[in-house]
Amino acid sequence: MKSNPDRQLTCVRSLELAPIAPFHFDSTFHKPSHFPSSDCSWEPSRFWMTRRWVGQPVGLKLQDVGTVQQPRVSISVFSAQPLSDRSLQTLVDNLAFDYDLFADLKPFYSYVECDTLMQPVLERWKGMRVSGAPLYESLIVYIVLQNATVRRSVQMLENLFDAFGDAVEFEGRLLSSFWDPQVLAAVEEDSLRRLKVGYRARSLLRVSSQLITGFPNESYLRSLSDEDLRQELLRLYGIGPASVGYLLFEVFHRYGCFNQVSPWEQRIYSRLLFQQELVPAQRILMEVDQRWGPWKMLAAHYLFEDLFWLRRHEPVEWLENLIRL
DNA sequence: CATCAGGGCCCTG
DNA sequence: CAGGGCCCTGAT
Repeated sequence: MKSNPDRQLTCVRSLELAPIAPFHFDSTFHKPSHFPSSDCSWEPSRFWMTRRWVGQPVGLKLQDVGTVQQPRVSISVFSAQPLSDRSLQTLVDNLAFDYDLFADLKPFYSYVECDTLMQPVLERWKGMRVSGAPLYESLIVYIVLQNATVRRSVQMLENLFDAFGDAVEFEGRLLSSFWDPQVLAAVEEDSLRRLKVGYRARSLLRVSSQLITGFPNESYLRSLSDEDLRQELLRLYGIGPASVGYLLFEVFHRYGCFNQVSPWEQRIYSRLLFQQELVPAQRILMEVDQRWGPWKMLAAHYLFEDLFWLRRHEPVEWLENLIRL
């Protein structure tokens, strides 16, 4: 992370949103299973993040000013130049989509009402949403995740932030921001490799180019069926079945897409679902399908995050060995 | 010191 | 459709 901001974001606009109840602020905006990155920061009931908006970095502060049953979220948008009403509104609409604020999860809760695994988890996290990021940002994250340990993924992303993102300051907070795909697409592969991203340099470049030209926009992508969307995303260079699995769920909120289990996740689900060390991947996929049908990935997400929240308070012995730092 | 595998994916045969 | 190679890093 840079020590000096490239920009001070001094213009502020504020508004409030009322997500559909039930809504759980902290578990929506903070995902303990994700690796930390300097473009956001969380404290109980408060969340700061940056986002690219019409070619500029903006800062956002979100605050929990309601309750699970009467949810309200206050949003402050910080920018270098004033935003028009229309621009602000579109930005907030995007944000609401990414964090699933207006999803009605009541049908899901009814579906899993009698599930013994889910009951205790829902007592803690009912109202948690799937939180995503814009497509391009997510692609970058999934590329640096590939074939790397957590520490290395963090290092690669921070190197990229330092080289191409804008460091911004608002409310006394210094955060990184992403960059526009045009910036990366114009870079030499060698200078990317110097940032220790290795062979991923090629994927980063080609994905950036693909997003500028020749890739459908997000509103079209959102309109596609799960299968069509999967096929479309697989066209991105360096994005294979594992990354697409994450994209479908996190970015596009396809709650029922769960047909890929990586080895470390396989071990985690083996424990959570079967209290065993290692169950065949196919067995896990069958089980979640039978238990949770169209909600299977969402339900699995609840279990997964619950486990990582638990780990914050006390280390989970068997889990620590699976998380390779 | 060498070797290897890691929260995949592409490319080749 | 199986399997080798790929950047780097830390573990052995």
